[in-house]
Amino acid sequence: MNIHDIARRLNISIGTISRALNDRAGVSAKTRQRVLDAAKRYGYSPNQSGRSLRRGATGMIGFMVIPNRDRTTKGEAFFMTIFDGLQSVLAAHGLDLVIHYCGADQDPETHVQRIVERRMVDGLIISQTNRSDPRIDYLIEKKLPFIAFGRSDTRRAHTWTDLDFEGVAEQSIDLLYRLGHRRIAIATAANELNFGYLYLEACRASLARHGIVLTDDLIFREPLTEAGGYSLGGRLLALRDRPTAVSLVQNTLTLGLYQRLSDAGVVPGHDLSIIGFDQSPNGDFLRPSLTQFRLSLTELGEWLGCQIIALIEARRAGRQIRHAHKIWPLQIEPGESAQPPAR
Amino acid sequence: MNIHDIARRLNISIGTISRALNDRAGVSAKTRQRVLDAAKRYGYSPNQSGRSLRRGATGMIGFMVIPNRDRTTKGEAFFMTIFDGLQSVLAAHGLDLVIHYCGADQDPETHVQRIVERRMVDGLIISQTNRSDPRIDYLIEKKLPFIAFGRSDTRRAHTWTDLDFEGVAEQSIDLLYRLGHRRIAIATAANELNFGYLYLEACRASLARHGIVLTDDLIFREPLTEAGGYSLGGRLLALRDRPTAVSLVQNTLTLGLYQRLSDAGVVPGHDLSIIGFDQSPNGDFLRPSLTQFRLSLTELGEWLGCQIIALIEARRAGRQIRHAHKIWPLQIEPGESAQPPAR
DNA sequence: AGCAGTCCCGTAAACGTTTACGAAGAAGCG
DNA sequence: CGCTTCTTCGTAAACGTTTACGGGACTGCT
Repeated sequence: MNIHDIARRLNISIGTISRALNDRAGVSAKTRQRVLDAAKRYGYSPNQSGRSLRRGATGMIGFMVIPNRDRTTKGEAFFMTIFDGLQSVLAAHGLDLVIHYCGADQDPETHVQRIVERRMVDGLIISQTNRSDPRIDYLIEKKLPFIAFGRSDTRRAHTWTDLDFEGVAEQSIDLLYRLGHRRIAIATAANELNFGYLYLEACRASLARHGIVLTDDLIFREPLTEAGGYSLGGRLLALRDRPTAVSLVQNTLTLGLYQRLSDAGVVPGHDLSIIGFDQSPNGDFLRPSLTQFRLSLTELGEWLGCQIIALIEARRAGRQIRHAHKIWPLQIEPGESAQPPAR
Repeated sequence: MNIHDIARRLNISIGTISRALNDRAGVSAKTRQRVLDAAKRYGYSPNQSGRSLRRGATGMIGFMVIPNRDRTTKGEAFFMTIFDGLQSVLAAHGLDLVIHYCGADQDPETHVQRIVERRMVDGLIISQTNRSDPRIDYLIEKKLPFIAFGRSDTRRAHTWTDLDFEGVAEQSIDLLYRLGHRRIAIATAANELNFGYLYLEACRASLARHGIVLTDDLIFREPLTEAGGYSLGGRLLALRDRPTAVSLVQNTLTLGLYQRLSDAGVVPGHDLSIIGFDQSPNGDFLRPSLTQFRLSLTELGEWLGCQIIALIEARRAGRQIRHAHKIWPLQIEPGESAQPPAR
């Protein structure tokens, strides 16, 4: 069932059919209605390949997700909530959201190349940026409208957004310092991941402002999983000069960390203060409750949607594009896990 | 840069270019190499829309994900691990995996209609099936190769796979009975979700085999989230004739449940036995450790990939298709949360 | 009546592929 | 050398749309 079939059935030309279905001028209200009725009756809807070919646009926006080595990209609620915000904006513009899952054995760069070369999407959002991320240069080169969710060290102009890792680091360190902590451990991500680097360096800077030098023995990098948190706990406990507090770059670590401490009879907030990062359901259901940060991910998703649409519109109109950069502030939510040090 | 540009540059016809790139017969090794070199040099790769239009196939396989009301579809590791297995099989066949995220405000059925009507995928996998799921009838009607991940009450032939909810229910109940429990609560999912129904009825049957009648006051339906688990804990504690054990349909409930019990000074395994369901990272990091089930999700993903490819091949070859049905057994992993009842 | 302007609508040319068909040349054979 | 067979390649017709263009039928005006 294609446009010709409908045209034949209605004794109307295919041009008119197309105009009617696409809300274009030059077709009377009566025939438009006839076309719409017929389309519904015969279950016709335009073939996307034909339409894409002619229009030079697929109507799809990609979101590329990379699992880390440990298969847990982040708390699932994290991306899901972003998708919700993004999806609603895109749908309002007749665009579809498709998520490109980059297999664990696949190279992210070749994966993005494949997406671009096959012209599968009109716009792309990449996440989990590395400190040096060739995907960004590639996408700039190929002139595909895209947004990087996460910063990188490239100097070339592009749209990006990111969480305020520096702000979180500063608030965390300041709070811990105010509470009286002087020996503070930092649990961050692999250095090649941009946010791990940012977080660590911001912590270092904040500590320095208080006259504290962050030594390497207080820097921990574990897989961002429950198991990583468990291992982190063990390593913290094993230190001969044990820190009185630890600041986490991601909440996936918390559950394992709590349990490792519990195994050793160490109470969070009492014997060791803990500050988490992004809110996750976990934080609300740990005892003692976790001091962490809150953020509107739906809003972030909506922002992504608006920006990618703006980029595409600008491209089509041939306008010069203004690349937006937005950093999302996070608000601290005090819990019981951050207390003055014991003694 | 399209096929004509390459043809002009090489002084070769477009037909030959196409044949060379698609590994078809009728082109000499020398010219094939020239074409491949040129394609690489000029960064050419065939336009997917044109190719899809001509071939009548998009080369993409869809996986439809529905968030539940609470935005947490399942443990994220759950789907991610499935995607890994699925993706690797598809990639080996030159197919792409795209995930269709159905927004929280979108109706799953209209979403699937949109996917089908726009001919966006050659095959589709739907998950989170309802007991009565119109998507299945629709997909059968539209003759799109698809697999339902989850059973439903339709009697029409189609390929599906599911976890062995009955087996898990039986093993759980049997274990609890053997341990001495007689008053056992069941935490299941909304009845419209097929697995919630299956699990509940299998528990009921297993209990009946031991001469126990499952009464309504011991059936709990909470949102499958940490918050739901917390609420479940409260409701269990409030019962005047408190059960000695509870069996959970999904592990997302565990964290909240543990904390609610902890708040009340109730110890899992001692005052209340708990059996979880699918393994999740959580289970390994709860104290007391959770008795739960294990399953190879990568394998499940690979199975999905092989089956959907088989369906598509059969369709193309015009062969009659044999619809596979596979139920995945889960192996119990004893933890400390299931013990003989106190007294 | 003649003419300009408006409103609908049909025609046909793209968009970038793949592939059936046929032709040209080479190779093999008597 | 003539014939057949095989290999290699070019030509052109699809695939299903969208849209620029032009033409007919009206309307309104002089």
